[in-house]
Amino acid sequence: MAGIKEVAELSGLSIATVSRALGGKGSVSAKSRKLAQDAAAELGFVLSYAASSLASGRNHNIGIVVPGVNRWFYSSVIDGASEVLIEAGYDLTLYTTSQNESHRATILTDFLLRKRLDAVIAVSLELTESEVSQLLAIHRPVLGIGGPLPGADSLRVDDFDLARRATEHLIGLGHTRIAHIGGDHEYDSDFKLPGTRRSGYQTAMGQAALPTSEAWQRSSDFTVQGAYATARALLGEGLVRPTAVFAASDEMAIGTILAARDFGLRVPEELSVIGIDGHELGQVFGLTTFDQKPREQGALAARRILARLEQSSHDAAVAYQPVAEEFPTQLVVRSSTAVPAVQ
Amino acid sequence: MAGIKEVAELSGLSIATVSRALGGKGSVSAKSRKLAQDAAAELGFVLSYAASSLASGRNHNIGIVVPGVNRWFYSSVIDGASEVLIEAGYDLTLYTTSQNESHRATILTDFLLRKRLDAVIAVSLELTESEVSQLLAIHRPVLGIGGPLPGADSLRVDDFDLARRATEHLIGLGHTRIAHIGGDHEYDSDFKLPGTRRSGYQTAMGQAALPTSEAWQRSSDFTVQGAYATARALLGEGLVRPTAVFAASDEMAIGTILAARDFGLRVPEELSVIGIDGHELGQVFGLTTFDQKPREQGALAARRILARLEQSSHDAAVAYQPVAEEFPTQLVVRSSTAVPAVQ
DNA sequence: AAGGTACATGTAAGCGGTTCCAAAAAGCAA
DNA sequence: TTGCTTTTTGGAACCGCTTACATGTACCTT
Repeated sequence: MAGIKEVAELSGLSIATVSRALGGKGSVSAKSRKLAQDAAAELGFVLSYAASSLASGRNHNIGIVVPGVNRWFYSSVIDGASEVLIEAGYDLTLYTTSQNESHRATILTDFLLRKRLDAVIAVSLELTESEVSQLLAIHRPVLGIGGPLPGADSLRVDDFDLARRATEHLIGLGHTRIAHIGGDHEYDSDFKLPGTRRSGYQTAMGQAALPTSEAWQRSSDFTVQGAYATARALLGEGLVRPTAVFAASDEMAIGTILAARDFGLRVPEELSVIGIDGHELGQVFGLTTFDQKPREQGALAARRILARLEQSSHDAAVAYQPVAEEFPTQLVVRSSTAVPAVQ
Repeated sequence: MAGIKEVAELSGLSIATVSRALGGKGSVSAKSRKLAQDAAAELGFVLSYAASSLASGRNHNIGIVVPGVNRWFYSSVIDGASEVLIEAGYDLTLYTTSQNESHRATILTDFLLRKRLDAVIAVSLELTESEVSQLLAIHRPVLGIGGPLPGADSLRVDDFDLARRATEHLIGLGHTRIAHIGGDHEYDSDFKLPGTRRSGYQTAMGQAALPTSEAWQRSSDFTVQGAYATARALLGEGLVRPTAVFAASDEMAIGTILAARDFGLRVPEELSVIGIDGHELGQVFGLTTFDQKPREQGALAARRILARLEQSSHDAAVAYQPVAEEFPTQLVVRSSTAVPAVQ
C-alpha cells in the first residue's frame, strides 16, 4: 500500500508539503496542492487516520453514548448528529449502554477513555459524580442531552415545564379528570426524566386544585406497546374514567389512543390525549404534542461540540466553562385534544 | 498524561513487557502482568488506540453503513451489532448515507478508506461495481446485509421467497383480491428490495392465476405514515376493494391497518393484512408477519465479521472466499389475516 | 536597491505504542 | 549437573503521519 512517501516521490514534493496539501493545514501553493492531489489519486492514496491522530492528537471522531438506538428519540438524535458530523468530516462512534448493564462500565472505562474520541455526546445518561469526573478527566469536551452532566455542557428541554404546560393545555380545555402515563425507573435506571415529567403534571394539577388519584398515574416503558397495555388497564378497570390523558412520550400517547379505540372511545370527543416528542407518527393519529425536535437537538449538539473543539484548539489555556443551553419546544395542536364532552 | 513509559518505570518493567501485559498479546508472567496493571491503574493509564493502531495495524473498530438510523429495521440491526461488538471490545463507527446524496460518495471515499476500520458492515446498500471494488481494495472484510455486494460476504433473507410466501399465505386462506403495497425506488435509490418483494408477490399471484391490476399495486416509502396515506387511496378510491393486502414491511402493514380502521373496515374480517419484518408494534395490532429478526441479523453479522478478522489474522495468505449466508425467517400468524368473509 | 513582510517548502524530531529478535531465566529430562 | 526446550524479558526498529523550525522565495514599501 502506498504511503505518503510514495506520493511525495511521485509528485516531486517533500513529504511535509504533501501532508499539508492533503490535510489542508499549513499553506501550500495551488500548484503543489494539485500536484499532490493528482499523485494521491493516481496511487489511490488516502491519509491514514491512525497515523494522523497519533501525530496530531486530533482524531476527527466524536463518540455518542445512547441507552439504545432503537427508541425513536435516540435514533432521531443520532440521525441529526450524524449528518452534521459527516458534513464536518468527523466520524461518529456509537455506544449503546442499555442492552447490558455491565456494558456501561466497560464503555466508560475501556472505550471512552482510550483517547480515540475528540469529544463525547451523552444522551439521557445519568452518571454518578465519579463517572462524570472520570469522563472530564480525559480533557475532552463532553455534552449531555436530556440528562444533566454536572461540569459538562448540556443541551436540554425543560422537562418539568413541558409536562406542566402539557397538563395545563388539557386543563385549559376544561378537563378535570386527567390521567398521566409516565415512564418508570424500573425500566430504565439511568433516567430521571419520568419523575421530572410526573412532577410537572402533579404541579399543574395541584395549582388548578384538581384531584390526582394514584389510579390515574400509571407507569410504562416509553413504548407504544407498553403504554397500550397500561392504557387498557387504566381505561378498562371500571373506575371513574379520566377524560384526558397526558402521556410522557408520543409513543405512549399513541399506545393510549390505540387502547381507547379498543374500548370504542372516540378521540378526542370522549378522551383527549396529549404527548411529548414530535414523533412522525403523531400526524397519522392527529396527536397533539410538544415537539422537541430530537433530530435538531442532535444536530445542534454536534454543532456545539464541534465549536468547543474549534475553540479549544485556538486558546487551549482558557478554562472550561460548562454551558447549559435550553432547547425550545413547540406545542403542536392537532385533533387528539378537545374540550371534554359534557357528562 | 502518563504514557506507557511512565508505567514501565513505575512498575520496574520494560516498555515491551508492559505493552504485552496491558495489551494481552505475547506471553507475560502473572507477576509482571499484575505489576503492570497496578502501575497503570495508579497512573490512570490506558493504552492509546491511535498509537496501538498505527503500530499494530489493528483498529478494533468496525464500520457500519446504513441508509439511516431512524427506520426500525436499521436501528434494530445496529442495536444487535452494537451489543456483540462492544462485548468483543470493538468500537462501532456509524455512517448514515441517506440524509444527503452527496454524503454517500464522501463516506465511501473519505471515511471508509481511511484505514480506521478493520471491517465494514453495509446495510441495504446497493453499490456499483466500482464502488464495491473500491471498498474491497482496502483489503478489509466487508459484509452486506439486505443488499448483495458482489465479491463480499453477505447475510440476507430471501426477499423474493419471503414475499411469495407471504402472498401465498393470503392465497391459502382463500383470498383472490390481493393488493400489494411496496416500496419505491423513488424514495430510496439505494434499494432493489422493493422490486424483489414485488416480484415475489407477482409470481405468487401468477402461479395461482389470480389477477393483479395496476391499481392494486402501490408504492410507498416504508413508513407507517406513508403507507397510511397510500392505503387510504387504495381503499377509498371506489374501485373493487381487495380483501387482503400484502405490505412489504410491518410499518407499512400497520399504516394499512390504520387506514382500514378509518374506513370502518374490520381487520381481518373485511381486510386481511400481512407484513414483513417482525416489528414490535406488530403485537399491538395483531399483525401477521414474517419475522426477520433484524436485531439478530445485526448480531450475527457482527459475529461473522469478527470471525473473518480472526481468520485473516491467522492465515493472511488465504484467498478471500466470499460467503453468502441466508438468514432464516419465520411466519408469525396473528390476528390480522383470516379467511375472507363470503361476499 | 535595500529592507521588510508574507508565503512556500524541506528537514527531521517526534506522536505512543507494537513486535521482531536475541538474550536471559526457568523448567525439565537424563 | 548438564544440555536442551520453553517461557519471559528488554532493546530498538519501526508504524505513517504532523509540525516546529529554518531556509528560501516572492512581493511590497520607501
